[in-house]
Amino acid sequence: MPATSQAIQISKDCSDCPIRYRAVCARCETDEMELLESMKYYRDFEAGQTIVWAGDELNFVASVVDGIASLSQTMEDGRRQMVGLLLPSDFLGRPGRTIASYDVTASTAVTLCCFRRGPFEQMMNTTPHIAQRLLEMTLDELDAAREWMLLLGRKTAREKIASLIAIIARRNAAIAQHDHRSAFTFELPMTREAMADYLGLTLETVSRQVSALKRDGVIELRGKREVTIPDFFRLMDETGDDADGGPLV
Amino acid sequence: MPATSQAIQISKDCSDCPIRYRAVCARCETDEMELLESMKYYRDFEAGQTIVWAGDELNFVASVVDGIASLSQTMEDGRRQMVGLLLPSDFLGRPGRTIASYDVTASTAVTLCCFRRGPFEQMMNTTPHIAQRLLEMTLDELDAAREWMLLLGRKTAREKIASLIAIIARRNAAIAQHDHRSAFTFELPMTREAMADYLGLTLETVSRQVSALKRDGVIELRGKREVTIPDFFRLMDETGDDADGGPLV
DNA sequence: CGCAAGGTTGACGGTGTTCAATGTTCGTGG
DNA sequence: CCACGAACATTGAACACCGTCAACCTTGCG
Repeated sequence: MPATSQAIQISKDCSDCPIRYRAVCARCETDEMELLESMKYYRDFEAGQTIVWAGDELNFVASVVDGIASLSQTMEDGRRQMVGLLLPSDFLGRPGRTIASYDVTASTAVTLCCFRRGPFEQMMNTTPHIAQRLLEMTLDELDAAREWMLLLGRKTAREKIASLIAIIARRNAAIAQHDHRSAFTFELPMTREAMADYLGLTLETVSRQVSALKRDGVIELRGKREVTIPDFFRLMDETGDDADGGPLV
Repeated sequence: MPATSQAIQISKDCSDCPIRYRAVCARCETDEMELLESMKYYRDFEAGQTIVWAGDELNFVASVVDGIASLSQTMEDGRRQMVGLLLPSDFLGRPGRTIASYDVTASTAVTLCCFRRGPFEQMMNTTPHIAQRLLEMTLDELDAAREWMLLLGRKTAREKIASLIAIIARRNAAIAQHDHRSAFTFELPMTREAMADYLGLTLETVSRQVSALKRDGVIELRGKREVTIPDFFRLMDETGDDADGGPLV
């Protein structure tokens, strides 16, 4: 087991949980929630910390409560590809599998709501609500992965950057319930290198294309991380995606 | 609904079905199988035929019984990316979704075992065996998609071609139960263009790299489609993947 | 202050795309 | 039986995009 700084926090009440109605427990009834509540424990990770290495044993599954974690694969010669981004409410770990398939890294500070594998799998077999929700979430992840395949296989560097910024913007807007029309501002939750790993580019290309989008007025930058989008439709144009499917939905 | 040549075949017996223990029905008991058997119907498609277009209504779900179908996405300007390959026993359609997200095309002649959406979803709610198996299959697909993301984002054209040939070879070997050591031969089930769409390349690059692998003795060709692999380990070296995970497992 | 981590920018070259011509295979009809 | 055309595939030449290598900048922290 890797040495990770773990803090067992004060037990939080599930009914106050920010991901109560989006996580794997979304459909559970009161009695089921009580059982889950008795099983759960929290763990925190700092930005940059590795949560598990591919090939290591992973004896828990978890929901991301707060922060962003990434799944990535590494080739023998060091080439890296990020293959998933875990946002709040996303699920970490695969029922029935004890060995992690990917490196899991905390991009920002991360809080996980963990369940030991055995009890969780037992509960999955007895309460269909968890398995149902997990299937739904897995299907959504598969759709996201397939959209990402289009990006990796066919988009230009500029389109890739615009797509990533649009995705992060859309998620932030969904959370903040922003006015759709107005310019708005958010923080990029990852380094240039992480962006490169996600997009299948080098960090130099990422840096250049971010600068180019700034130069062309598609985005504005304050510091390295804070992005302002003056016109979301302009950004959407740059992604190469269909204009419809409306922004910020 | 698109005009597709469909043939209702003579009802086959599920107990003789070649995908009985791998498809979505794999875990079903005798009584459940009887119910499914009464619901199912077969449809055939010719090579090259479109099974559904993205955006069209899809009022059934299905298991691929025989042949190979592909899922792909198209951008406005015509760039295409294949995002999934459906092999025998794979599942087509998403429970709870009536609109197809991707173009589905028959790469070879394809036979589907179909179920109307309504009855199938109802059955999913009452018999956990189907939902369980579908979750497992979806998780496997997600793993496959993630491996494909590594290929699309980080592999060279030569490695991509070698990887694709290795995957097809491995599948054929799994079916044919070949001797692992000996050279063996199989048919590529797709055109150069389909390979290009799958690998995120142009068909010219595919053609060039196939020729290069042939010139270098990694593969042998008879005609355009028939491939012989004299040394599987040599091919694996060319994929860029870890040498372990053994060939033909 | 000085160092380390993260980021930007420039010059150059290689991999893969684009455009175009040619080759191969196979089914159809004269 | 062979000519013809369509679909699929190969090959070549020129070029563009992005990767590589390297220098330098910015920020924060001990």
